[in-house]
Amino acid sequence: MSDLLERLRGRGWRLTAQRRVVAEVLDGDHVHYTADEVHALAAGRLPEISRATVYNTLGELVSLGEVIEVSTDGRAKRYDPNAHHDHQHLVCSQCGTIRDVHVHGDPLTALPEPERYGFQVSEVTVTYRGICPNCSGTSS
Amino acid sequence: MSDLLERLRGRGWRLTAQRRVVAEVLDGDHVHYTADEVHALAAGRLPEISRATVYNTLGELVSLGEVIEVSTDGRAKRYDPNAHHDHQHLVCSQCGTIRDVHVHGDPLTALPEPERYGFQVSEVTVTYRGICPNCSGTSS
DNA sequence: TTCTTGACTTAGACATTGTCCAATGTAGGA
DNA sequence: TCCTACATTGGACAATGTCTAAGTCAAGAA
Repeated sequence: MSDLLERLRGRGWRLTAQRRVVAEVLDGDHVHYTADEVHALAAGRLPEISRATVYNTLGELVSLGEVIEVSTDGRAKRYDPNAHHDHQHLVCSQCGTIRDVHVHGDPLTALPEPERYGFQVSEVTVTYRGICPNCSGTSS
Repeated sequence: MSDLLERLRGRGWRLTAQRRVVAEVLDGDHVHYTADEVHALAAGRLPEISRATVYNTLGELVSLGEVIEVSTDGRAKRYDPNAHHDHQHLVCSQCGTIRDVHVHGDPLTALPEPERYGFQVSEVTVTYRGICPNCSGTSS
């Protein structure tokens, strides 16, 4: 993740202990933490870090395009550091587990011109839902 | 909308003034109100209706499959009565306007088998984002 | 029609998630 | 090392949604 920190510093990002810890927490391939989870994990390494700072830092990472904001359930947003590989999400309707998935083709092309109503369409998010193997096995 | 009310009564839904008003507010083709908006509009006709009842009723309509819950922005959920026609959403990133749109093909088929990781995938939501004609004209 | 009863509604407390602000601290350049 | 603009903090506040206990009422029964 020092890649990320280097890149950010190059963009004039001031590097503080708090920001470093947040970036470290978000290091990983299939990470989808809520802000609260990030705060708890960050506080494990830097106990005095405040919620406001975590929210600020996450917001900046999103603006900088280093992290994607995902809201799959209308509850807390989740933060996905896998921003440099185009992907979609597969969510378990029962336990909420999230997986990154890759689809055939570009979903943008599936929206016909007349269905764009003059919008400059620039982005598309696709969320698949279903029951994960874990939940379908242990039928509650 | 008496269609809807009839259908619901047929399913043993107890019909009250409050539920009737909520259903009436949701009548329409391109309606995407938040719970609060539904409450405000319903209160216009039935001033003493409570927030809790609106939330309860919306939740029931969703369970019954008569209304779809849409969360496009991580803020308040919106309620879309257009549940019997498969469609997706096109959202203005600036003003938040929502349009119902129809895509080519079934987005479910774009997810290859090996990318399903054993999930029983049953649902997919696609959200397009861009700038609407209104917002791109009046560049702020 | 009137009665009865279980389901519905209400008000407001509470929970969760996120935002804002004034005071304080500090990274990094000079 | 010193400065200063930017970052952090804690706590109040805001927005959205959930829960509960007590009162109310729709709809079937008689």
